Amino acid sequence: MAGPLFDRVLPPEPAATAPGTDSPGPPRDAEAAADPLLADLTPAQREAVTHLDGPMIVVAGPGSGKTRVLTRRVAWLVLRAGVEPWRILAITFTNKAAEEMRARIERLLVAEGAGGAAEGVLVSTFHSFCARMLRRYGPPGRTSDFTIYDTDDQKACLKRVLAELQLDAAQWRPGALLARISEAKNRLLDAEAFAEQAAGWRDEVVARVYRAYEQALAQFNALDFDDLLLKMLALLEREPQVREELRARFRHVLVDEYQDTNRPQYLIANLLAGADGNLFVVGDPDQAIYKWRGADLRNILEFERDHPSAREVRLERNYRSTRAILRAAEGLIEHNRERRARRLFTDNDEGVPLRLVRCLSDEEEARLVADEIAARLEQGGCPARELAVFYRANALSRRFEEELRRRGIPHRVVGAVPFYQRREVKDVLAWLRLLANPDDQQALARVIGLTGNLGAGTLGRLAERAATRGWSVLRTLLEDTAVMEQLRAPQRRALSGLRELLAELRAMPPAPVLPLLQRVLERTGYLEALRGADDPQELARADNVEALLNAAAELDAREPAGGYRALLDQAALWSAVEEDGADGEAVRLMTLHAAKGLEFDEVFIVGFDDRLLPLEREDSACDLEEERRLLYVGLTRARRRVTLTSAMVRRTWGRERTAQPSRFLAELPSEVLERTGTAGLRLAAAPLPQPPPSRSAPPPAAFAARLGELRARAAAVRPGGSTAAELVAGARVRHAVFGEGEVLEVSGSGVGRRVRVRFERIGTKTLVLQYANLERLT
DNA sequence: CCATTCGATGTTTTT
DNA sequence: CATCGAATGG
Repeated sequence: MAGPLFDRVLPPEPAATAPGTDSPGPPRDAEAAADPLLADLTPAQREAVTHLDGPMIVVAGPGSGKTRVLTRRVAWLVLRAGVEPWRILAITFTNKAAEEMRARIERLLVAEGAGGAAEGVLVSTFHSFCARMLRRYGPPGRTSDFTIYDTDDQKACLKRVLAELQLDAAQWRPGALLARISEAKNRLLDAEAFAEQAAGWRDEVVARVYRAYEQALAQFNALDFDDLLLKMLALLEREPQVREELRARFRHVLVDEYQDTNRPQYLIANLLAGADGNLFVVGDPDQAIYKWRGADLRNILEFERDHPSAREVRLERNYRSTRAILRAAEGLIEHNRERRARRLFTDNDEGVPLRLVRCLSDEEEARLVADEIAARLEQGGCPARELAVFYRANALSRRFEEELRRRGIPHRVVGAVPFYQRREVKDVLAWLRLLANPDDQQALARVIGLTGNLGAGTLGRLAERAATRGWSVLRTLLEDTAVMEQLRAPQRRALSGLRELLAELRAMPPAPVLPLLQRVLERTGYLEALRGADDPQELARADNVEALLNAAAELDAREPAGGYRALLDQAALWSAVEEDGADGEAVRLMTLHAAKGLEFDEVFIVGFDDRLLPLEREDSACDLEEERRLLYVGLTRARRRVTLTSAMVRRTWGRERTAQPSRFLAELPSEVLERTGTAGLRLAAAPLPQPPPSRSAPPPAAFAARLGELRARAAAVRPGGSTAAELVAGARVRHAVFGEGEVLEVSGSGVGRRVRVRFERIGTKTLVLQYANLERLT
């Protein structure tokens, strides 16, 4: 049964290829073949995993088992090479990737009875790693209590700066200014250096703003994202003993997604590892999609120049996709000039051609894709979580959400509004922020704004008093008497209430954090106010506040000594809280950027219009090669099928625009492409290729289990949408007609499965789950 | 000081 | 079109 699939994992092909590439071949030696950490790897993967001393670069094509190499390597270092776990630093691009890698490493270690060792390995993003080190050693020019400013904080801060400089925020847009400042920081230009190279009148203004912004951050004891990297860099450069300490500790530095590192990240990694240190980087120049954010392709293209002793391994065998998908992706990417030649290969089946569907309008596009998804789920064999819709810009997601919701198809938009950036979450955290950093004026402004009867006037007085006395804003708030005297009775009362709360919070221990949050909510009535509202949006906010309480409880359990500081760091750095856990049985919607590193059975790339996929902007010329790489990333996420859709008329922000299919269409080899009109998008004529190609070659047992799991999941999905397993008593649901309610009871099984729901508007009703079209609310 | 209303304004991608 | 921000009246 598993035979033919399993054969593909280790194909018996001749091994007449040069070392350093991963053409399939027999195991080098019997010893490796017997090691469960190495047995199922190709020679190239094995070489990467077992590389011991000195720098190494792994250029890993999509679906070539890169994550598997990284995790195996960490396990191998610990279990076979005798490296102490805490000497290993693994850096990923996102927190989500870090968490996933940590989990996978742990599983490998647990399998050999070394589960405890997993704790020691530091798996982190550059930003979290830097924040952690800066907390320990103290960043130059700040204290260890510094606050991390996210994009919103930066904007608010910049607005204050603009007001001080008497610049018009409409003319000098904060977003644009911050982009300039960030760009400068990525190029390692501080305000002075920027001013020196400023050309022209506008740059002079930017320079002034930059300088003032830096002063404000220093005054508030705050660091923005870029500063985390720059301060870490400064620490490593200026403090030899810190550098040596860290170098001595982290004997192995592994960096994932190396093609997307920027200059400061590059320097940090290299300073940590030292010239001939054990720097192990994995990346793929063809998947570099963050140039706009300062990523520097030279970091990966010139790795060998920087590290003459470096060994290179290339992983070019793809385990993921059908031949058709791979050929399409290759055909596309070959049009890039700034690129090293490479050829991917696979043993997988040819599969079915890619579909291009030209829709009449964007509405039709959403409808067709949703119909197709509904049909696929009904057909079985493909669980919802294996379907994904990708788009170039977040703005496109809405229509697809609506259509999926209308059909009761469980779906999730990945990373749209990051959890910790939601207003209600930031509101509640503001009190803790003020506690953590008494100079954080941004937090003070929030707290004041949330306290009844207090507003801009009081804030201004406090800030002024703080400035004249040289006190922190928190101290001014708590102790200054002059401010009190300036205020009228209602404000005075409000202010003393606030004082009491803050004093109480200060008297409480910094950990665990949950009681602190509870006290804030209790004393401010924040949560109650949200709960009491009848606006569903407000209720959703209340749910988010409760989710925050959960996150706090989890943090307390995981890291008992962390306390509110740990929560705040998590909040600032962890923007995409993406729990791909048990409730993950849903179709994924995301931007092409967010898709990096993921894989799905079937992928829909929507909005494949010319001015949208090579995205055209008014002001700046677009980087065609980067756009092409973005599409390349999207195509190579798919295991079995890709559908591209474009619309002849697209309504974007009010007005209609006619559109052409993407110019990239012409770059896809026509023999793997099937063009259809809208009538052609019929599932009956387009089954998924069967059997599916092997998922990136898991061991046989896991593979069989995975198949069983996939089938079980597929069976659980009803045309009506909700997964049977999802609904339990107490869950909140929405019905198209009856509105919102709470599940009281679930009974029966199969098609007879019923659910009793108490609806807010019409009372209790019993529904047949299969037909109820219930939408689960979070 | 606060709530509401109106107007203007702008959309890439994210740590 | 939707959200955000400023202006206005209570």
